[in-house]
Amino acid sequence: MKGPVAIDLKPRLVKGGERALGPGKADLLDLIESTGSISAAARKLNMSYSRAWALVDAMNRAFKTPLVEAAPGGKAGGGARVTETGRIVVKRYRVLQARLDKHAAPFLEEFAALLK
Amino acid sequence: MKGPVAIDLKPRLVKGGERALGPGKADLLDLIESTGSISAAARKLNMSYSRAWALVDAMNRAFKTPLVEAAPGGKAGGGARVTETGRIVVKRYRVLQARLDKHAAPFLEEFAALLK
DNA sequence: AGCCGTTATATGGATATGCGTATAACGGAG
DNA sequence: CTCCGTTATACGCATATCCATATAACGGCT
Repeated sequence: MKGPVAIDLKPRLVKGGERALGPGKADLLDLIESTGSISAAARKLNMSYSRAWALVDAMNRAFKTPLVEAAPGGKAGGGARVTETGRIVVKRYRVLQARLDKHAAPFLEEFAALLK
Repeated sequence: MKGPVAIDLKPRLVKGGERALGPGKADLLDLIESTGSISAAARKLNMSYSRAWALVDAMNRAFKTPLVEAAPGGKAGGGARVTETGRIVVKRYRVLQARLDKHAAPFLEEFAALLK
């Protein structure tokens, strides 16, 4: 009789109280890279463009080198690309996520046995 | 230069969408154990009693065995005690926290070098 | 020049979260 | 039997968060 049990790990990189990187921003970066635009990525995430833009802005302000470069106008109305730094940051964040998940797994089983 | 940088790890045990255990609940359990009451623990955490009680209730509903047993009335007006299961759960949660922190540390340094 | 989809930005409103407050019940102590 | 501090619970309000919407600027295409 136990529902879905999980250990929710959402590692967030924070700099001076500001959230520089987290699971939502990492997903957004992946989709910006594959779609080539902030708005297309936002649509795929069922996220408002204004929120997506705010996340991109927060990342770019937090890091020395911007993770996303965007420009309006042009053949497709504009677009955005993930920089080399952005790709590296996402890749390392995914490794961190995987590593933490791996180490949390045994605890999950342990706790699950105690839950209803 | 760079403000305080950290990787925020708040492992949350979730059961069917409900949050069964997290950093706040763990701290609350510790203080209930040392103070012997929910309200005293809430005061030390600058938390409203109603919130503290809601957290305790959520924990007790999520686990097979209650983590806190409380009763009104009595010499001190009432009180609460952490059960053996509760003590075990907190202890293991602390171990989980420490382990995750340890594995996240190298990533923290790595990311910090890229932040403003 | 006009069209188009995107970037960039501001603003008001819905929704959730947590708090303060109020109230009742409880049971040992004086 | 009254007093006291706590447990247990409900309700309205403040606050934060997020979203939908609106608007302007941009630049390659046709």
